This record gives sequence, C-alpha cells and structure tokens, in this order.
Amino acid sequence: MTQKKNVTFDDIAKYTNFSKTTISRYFNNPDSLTLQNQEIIAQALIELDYKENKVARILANGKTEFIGIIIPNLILHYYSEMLNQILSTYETFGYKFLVFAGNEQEETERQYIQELLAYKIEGLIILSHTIPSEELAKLPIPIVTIEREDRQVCSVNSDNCTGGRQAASLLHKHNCEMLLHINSPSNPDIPAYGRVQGFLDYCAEHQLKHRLILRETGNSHESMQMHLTNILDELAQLYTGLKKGIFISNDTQANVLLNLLYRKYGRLPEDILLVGFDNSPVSREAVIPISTVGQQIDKLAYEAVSLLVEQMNERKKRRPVPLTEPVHKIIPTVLYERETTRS
Amino acid sequence: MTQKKNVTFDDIAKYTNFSKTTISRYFNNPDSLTLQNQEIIAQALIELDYKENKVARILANGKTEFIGIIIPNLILHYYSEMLNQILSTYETFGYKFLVFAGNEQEETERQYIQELLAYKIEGLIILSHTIPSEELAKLPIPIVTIEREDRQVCSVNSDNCTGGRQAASLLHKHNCEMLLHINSPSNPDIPAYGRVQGFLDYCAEHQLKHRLILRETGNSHESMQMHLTNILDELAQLYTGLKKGIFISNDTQANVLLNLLYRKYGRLPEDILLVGFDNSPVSREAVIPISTVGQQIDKLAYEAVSLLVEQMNERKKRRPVPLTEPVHKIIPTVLYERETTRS
DNA sequence: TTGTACGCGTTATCAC
DNA sequence: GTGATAACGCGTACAA
Repeated sequence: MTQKKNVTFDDIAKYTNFSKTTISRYFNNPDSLTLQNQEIIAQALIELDYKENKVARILANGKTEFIGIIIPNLILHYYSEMLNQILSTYETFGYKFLVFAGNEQEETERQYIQELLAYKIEGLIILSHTIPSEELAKLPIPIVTIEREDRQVCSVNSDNCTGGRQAASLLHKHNCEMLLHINSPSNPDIPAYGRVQGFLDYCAEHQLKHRLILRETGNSHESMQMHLTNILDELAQLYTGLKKGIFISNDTQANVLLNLLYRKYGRLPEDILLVGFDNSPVSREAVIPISTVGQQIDKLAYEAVSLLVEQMNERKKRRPVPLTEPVHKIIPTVLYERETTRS
Repeated sequence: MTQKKNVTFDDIAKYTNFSKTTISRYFNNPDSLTLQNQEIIAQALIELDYKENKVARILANGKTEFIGIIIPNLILHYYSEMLNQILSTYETFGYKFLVFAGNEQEETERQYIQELLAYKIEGLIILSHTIPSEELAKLPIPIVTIEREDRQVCSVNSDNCTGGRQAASLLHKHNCEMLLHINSPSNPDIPAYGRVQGFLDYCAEHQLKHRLILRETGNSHESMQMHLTNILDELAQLYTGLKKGIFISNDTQANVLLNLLYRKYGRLPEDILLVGFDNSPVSREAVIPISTVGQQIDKLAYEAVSLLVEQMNERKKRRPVPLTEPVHKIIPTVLYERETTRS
C-alpha cells in the first residue's frame, strides 16, 4: 500500500488494551464509549500516527461515497464549469468524484461505466450524449443526467424553452423587425432544442417576422467563422434596411459573429442586435459585452448531486422505495442584457 | 453494495467446480489455465453475470490504481484543459483520478490530501499553489507538481524562460522601438516568473529599450479592464510615436488589452504590437487572432503522469530505489505568430 | 496446472 | 460499555 506497515485497529487495540471493535466504535459511534476511554484512544492514535483506511471500510460496509462522472470534455467552458460546481458539492454532501472524460465515444464510455461500477460507485452523473437513456436506466445504481436526452432517467436541465423566449422577447423589446435564430440541426428530444421551441413560440404568439436558420457550423473556430460569414452575407442581402435581431445558440458563436462584424465595420452595425446563450466568460470578455441567456450552472450541478444523493440514501434504507418514474428538474435561465442589444 | 448479493469468485468456483484461486488466476494470469478451462470459466461469468469488485482487490493487493489531483479551479482554461489532458492519460496508464478543486484554501487542501490518502491513492498531482513543497515532500507517496513552486518535489514545468525570450524576440524582429512586459508581481520561485526573466535577458543581450511593468490587475474582468486602461494611457503618453511591443503575461489579459484598443480605435493601432501567453482559445477567438507563446498542456500533463507512474512503479519493486533528488522536467513553449504582430 | 489456507483492515452481529 | 468472531471479496504463498 504505502511505504511500511500501516497502523491498524489491531495495533491500536493492543496498544490500548481494547478490542478492535471498540476502536471501530470510537470512529463510528464515539458516544458509546466513556469519555475517559475516548481520550485514551485519541491519544494512542496520535502516538501511533494512525491513518485511516477507507478501502477496508468500504469492503466491510459497502459504502464507497464515490460518485462517477462521465463528461464529454473539459474544453468547453460549460462542461468544465459544471464539473467545477459538481466537485464543490463535496463540501455539502461529502461524496468523492471519479471523473472520466469520454470524448463522445460510445464504446469507450461503456467501458468507463463498467470500471466505475467495479469501484462500487454509489451513483453516476452523465453529461455525455452517447449512451441512450434506456440503457442507462438498466444500470444497477441511481443515475442523473444533465442537459441530455433523459426519457428513462432522472435529470436536471435548464429551462431552455423559457430561455428561448427570453431571447426573443429581448429582441422584440428593442423593436427588431426581423427575428433570427441560428442553431445547429438537433434532435428535438435533447433539452437544448427547447431554445428553438421557445423562440418559435414567442414569435408566433406575438406575430413577429422571424426565421429559423438551422445549420451545422462545425466545431473548429475556422469552420464556425466560415459558416457564420456566409450567414451574415445572406442576411445582409435578404433583409437590407431591416433591424435584425439575432439569437444564436451559444456565446462562442455569438462572439465569432460579433468579431466578424467588428472586423468588417469596426463596430456592431446599428441594424443588428445580438443575443447569445450560456453566459459564458466569452460573453463578458468579448470586444463589447454580449447579451446572453445564462444557464445557472451552479444550481444545475447542485440539484443534480442532490437528486442523486436522495436516491442513494433511499437505497440504504431497510425498505427502499424506488422511484416509479424518473424525476426531471428544471432550472430557470437568467437574461443578461449587455451592449449587443442596446439600440 | 449494490442491489442484491453480488456474484463472487466463490460462487463461480462452486458453479464451475474449480477453486477460488483458479478463478482469481483466470483474471490475473489466464495463461496458467488450460484453454478449455478458460472457456468454462468465461462461460460461467456470463451465465452468472459476474461483475468485478475492485475494492476487494485493492484490499488484497494494495494497488488502487488511483491518482489524486488537487487543482485550484476549473474556471481558468489552463487548468481545465490540463485536467482534460491528465484524465486522457487513462488510456495509456490505466490510472483513475480522484479530483479535488481546492480554491486555494490551504487548510481545506490539507484535508483533501488526507482524504485522498485514506483512499490509498498511489500518487498525487498538485497544481494548486498553497501548500509548500517541503510539506508535500513529507507525504508517504510520490508527488508531481505542475507549474508551481517545486524545490522539494518532482515537477513538470513549461520552459517559461525561453517563452519570455520568444516573445521578446518576436517583438524585436518586428522592429519595436520599445519593449514592454506587463505581469503581476510574483515570487521568483514560481516557474511563471521565468517569463519575466527570459524577457529581461533577451532585452539585455540585444540592448533593447524595454520596461517591466509589474502590477496587480486583479481577477475580475472589470478590474483587469481598469488597470490595463491605466497602463495603456501611461504608455500612450510616455512613448508617443514609438513603436511599442507589448508582451503580456497571459492571453486573457492580452484579449482585454486588444478589446480596449478596438473599442477606442476600431482596430489595433499600427504603433502597437501585442503578444500574449498560453495559446488559450481566447487568443484564437479574439477580435483579431493574438500572437502568443503557447504552453504544450498535453505534454505537460502526459509528462506529469508519466513521471508519477515511474515512481509509483519503482515503489512496487522488491528493492525500491527512491529518488535522491527531485526530478524537474521542462517542456518547450511554442510561438504562435498571429495578427497582433503583423506590421 | 490446480487447490488450501490465510491475509488485507474494517464493520456487523451477537454475546456478555 | 465492551469483546469475540465472522463477514466483505479477492490475492498469494505454499503445497500438491
């Protein structure tokens, strides 16, 4: 294990003339010992420099206090910040996290899950999109997903639909004559599709001229630049003279769009308003601060862990009552109005 | 542990009429069984739906295959990308990672380390700056630090000094008449200070007019904007007419600087050249791409894990030869010339 | 090639 | 309040 022999309960027992059991009780139920004996053991622990061994404890009582995480990557700010917030729940719940970055390789992620199960994780948080929820639901431990397809499993998602409405209404408020939503073509059963739906609903309800532009823009910065350049050209041609309100699916792309405009005009043209999504740092640090619909990543993370912990606790009861149906929590989005929508 | 009783080696042994030992060997040294018997066991595993239990294995053989990580946060791209790269070494080395984000709270991080030790991690990677290396060196497991004070422990660092030189030489190449380096006042024994040293050395060797501006700019975007605005004003006054080459300590700040200039002039003035540090995404995604000195985060991460694994393996030998002295690996930096240094 | 017996360090179940 | 003893599930000398 480590260097030499480790001090064990046996050593402490011999040293103090108690039994192993009593030493164990000192840790798990100290009140059952006399204060005096607690003192004696406490002293012995120091003198022997005892270090606890949680692996042995796990084997004996089955509680690892591990939660597994499968996350697509840590390159996107959204994911790294989410992991950050998940890790910080350690202070509240005490669970430790075993983290795998899956890179969206389905088979690889299956192996990760097996590995995690072998380490007896008590619950699993999934952010990656590869493995269908039907399959996840069959795993022998509680699962919570965040912002992904979640028909068969518990989940925590942003209120994307309201988010889409917020964006549309902001553009509406500033009297845009043409509302545009740029997004990538995606499956309606992932939560992010709600942004499209919310946008469309708002426009329909208020009878606004609008258009939905679904286009794959790729992942690289270059490819995004290229596709967005094309889109900007189209818009300039089609809607000359009209005040255009653009709602784009995330802040990274909003930033690219804004920079393209700045390089061309040295500023944001007055007939273009821009709203992003995520409230990621780039939205604040852009050449001018970008209006955006923010996800409350801290709350998403906290609720995900909290929901998971509830279920893990339920299983530890003598008569566990499993959920009859997956729970889906919704976290509100927050509108940040900044300089790209000041007319 | 999980739901019902788990299938164990004992069950498989009874099912197949082998002994537990043989089942164990099937996993750890399959060649010592006849092919036929391997088949029989393989079949039984499927029929019984056996799931391995690594916790028990750890207790028996002492090898957790866990590496602990203490990282300050995942908000800065540098750290999240580093964690990303560290996690991805799982494919190569097979070690699992227990991650704590420390937020630079010294006492908290000490507790994290104790917790990690209780889980019998075999090695520890430290990126946070709080705990002095003397203290880390006393821990009973191998340690590797990345880009922090490392007098008493093994470490992996970027070649910051050459990085500083690269930046200076790039500005020199473009005939800047005044070289400036903006950084925060930092302790010379952290690796990042090498950037300052490299810059100064280069200027001295080539007898270039230069100035070092050490100033605390704070962590928030607003405070950075404020301080950098002041600095820009000073420079404009002091060095009017001179072609100024600015090397700034990281890309985030370079981006702020660039945006300030763009907002003021609608472009990067011709008498200012700009070089950042890190090659973080913002340097590519800025209003115009920023020249920068890149750290090879993938290599830093790989070398850190690799260095750690070497030492962990050494400890597993019958006669371990501990290092007499900490090993310090240096990873070269890479210069990326982009639009902020095109005169 | 295969089996026996014991150890790993803790917790759980009974006793007293 | 305390102690003996048996789990927990697997690895490993040593023996056969």
